Amino acid sequence: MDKQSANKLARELHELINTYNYEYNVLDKPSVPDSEYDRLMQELLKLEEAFPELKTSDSPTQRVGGTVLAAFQKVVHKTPMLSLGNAFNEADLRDFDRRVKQSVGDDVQYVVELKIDGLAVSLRYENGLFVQGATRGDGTTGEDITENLKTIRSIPLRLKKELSFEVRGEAFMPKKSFEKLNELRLQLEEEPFANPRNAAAGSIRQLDPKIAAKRNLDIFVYSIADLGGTGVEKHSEALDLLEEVGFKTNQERRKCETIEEVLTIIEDLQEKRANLSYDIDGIVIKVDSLAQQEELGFTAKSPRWAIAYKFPAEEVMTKLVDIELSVGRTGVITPTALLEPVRVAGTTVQRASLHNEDLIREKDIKIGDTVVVKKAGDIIPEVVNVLIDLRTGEEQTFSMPTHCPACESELVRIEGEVALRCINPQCPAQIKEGLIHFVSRNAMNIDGLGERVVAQLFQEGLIKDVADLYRLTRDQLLELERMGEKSTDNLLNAIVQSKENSLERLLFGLGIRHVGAKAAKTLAQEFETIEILQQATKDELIAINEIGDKMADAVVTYFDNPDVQYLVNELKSLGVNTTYKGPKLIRVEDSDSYLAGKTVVLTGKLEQLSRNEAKEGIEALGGKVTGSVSKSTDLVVAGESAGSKLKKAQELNIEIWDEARLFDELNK
DNA sequence: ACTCCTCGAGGTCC
DNA sequence: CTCGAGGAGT
Repeated sequence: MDKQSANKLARELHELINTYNYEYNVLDKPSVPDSEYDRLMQELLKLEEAFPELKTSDSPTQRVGGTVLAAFQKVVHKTPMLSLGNAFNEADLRDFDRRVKQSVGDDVQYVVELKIDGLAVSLRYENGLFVQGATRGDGTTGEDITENLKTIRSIPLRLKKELSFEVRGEAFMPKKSFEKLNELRLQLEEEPFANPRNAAAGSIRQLDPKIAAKRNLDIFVYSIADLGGTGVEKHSEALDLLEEVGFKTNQERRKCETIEEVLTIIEDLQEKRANLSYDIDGIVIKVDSLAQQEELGFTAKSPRWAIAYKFPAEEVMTKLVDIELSVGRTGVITPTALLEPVRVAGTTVQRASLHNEDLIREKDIKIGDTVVVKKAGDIIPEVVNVLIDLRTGEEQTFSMPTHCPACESELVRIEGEVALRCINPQCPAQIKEGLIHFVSRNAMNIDGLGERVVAQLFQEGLIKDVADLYRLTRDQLLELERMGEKSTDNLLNAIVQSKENSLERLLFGLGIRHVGAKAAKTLAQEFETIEILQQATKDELIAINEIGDKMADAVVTYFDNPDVQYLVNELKSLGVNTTYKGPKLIRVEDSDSYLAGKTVVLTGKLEQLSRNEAKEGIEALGGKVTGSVSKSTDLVVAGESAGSKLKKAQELNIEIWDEARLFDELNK
């Protein structure tokens, strides 16, 4: 066969296979028997073997799973993948409806969809070709799982239109596949998966796509992240378009005119739940009009134009066997219920935090009680209440100890606080937890130094404070259990690397009260070196945005402690970096822009810039962007068809720019 | 009053 | 990863 005819044959095979594949996996209506599909696939494989240049990225043969990866690459999402706010009852949904109408008026349509219980993924297409797929990750950055996603048959490798966009969907494992997989795993004497979601999560994070290919995952695509030039004006139209170009969308979706209608539909769908071939964990309600969506905008973590109605969590009875106490790194004593293991919502539960003494009293929990347990958000175990009628009289009242279970010093309950605390700074439990915190991912991020190893090092007396970490020798580590040459060298390397961390990681790692990752960053940006921060007075600290009285006190007290001063010096002499290395804080006085220190409001539709770009640009020049016009607003940037905000700005006599003027200022 | 942040927690997977 | 309690900030 010559090249030309091979090429032609390959294209014909692509088309046939893709059609059959689409019919089978997306439409669920196969028109040919499986054997015919397999035959064509074999033919194509042979052909590609003979002419390797025919193995293009959109060839159906690419779905069997390609190269094994060493690790997943990070992918930064162009538009962040946010999670949705939750509604647990009718009242929450009515509140949502009220908020929406308050903002955009009474003329609102909703789209109601199933909330599939799987993993959110993002799929990028360029000119109709599937180029990259990623997990949600933390919403901003996910992992590149393109190869694994290609093995999902209902993801089109090539669209019916040459679109370039990013779509979002939920990858999941159908109930049937899940059952089959677990049967197989039992036969192979492997541990079965706890539930379809975990099985799907495990499969999608397989480094070897061949394993993922065997897991029979599926996907429902539910939105377009960047509409680009698609010309779509409604969420429902976006879904139709997705369907039109070859995606699998969920058919259980309805448009609603009123919240009453939404409520009825939710009831209907709830009844259908058991009969579905996949798990759902709720129902999503979205405002249909994209213009209204934009008007509603976002809160810090979720869109204001959508909400997830969560089904009531499954509740199960079990026995509370005992209450365990733990000492946290801040000295807080936390009681935890030890339960007789029970299955709840697909997993086994045997512990549940009881948070504090007040909660134990309030729920009247006694040791030996029969209790009702659920998983909040289907994830976190929680004791709901006690079944008092089932008491035998043998139950024992629990009271919090007066002394620390770890160091025996007297516990205190600070006025106005709920928590019981151990205030002994030498308390070994606190020190150990502090060390674990120091090496953790968001702090100094020392790879290979997990909780277990830290505990061991602490136990052996090899580390007494965080500075000791930097004094560890190779020989010391080699003597530990389960530490070979390789892991020892990796660990030493990680420890050395951590010396280079920017100041905010160190500050966070030190564990100053009330100073978490966010405040640590603010402090690091503001003061730039630990020396300057150590000298800072309470007033200087309070002057900083987002640092208040309590935090200022905590910082001053912390650095006043001679032990801390000694520790900081030790760290410095061991070569640990104590300066801020991140992007420079834009000081109002350092920016010569007109926008420096100005409070700016954006309104109307911007053409050249996205809202985010405009915001970032203004902030980079030392300005602040807020949402609504008030007398503290300095400047309003009005785009196309600006409405009430522009009017208000005119009334208040506030300076108004058009987009072009802003654009010039940003590009100066 | 409201929203954001800190802190602690449990279970499962790689 | 996700949740919930409670504290802190505005």
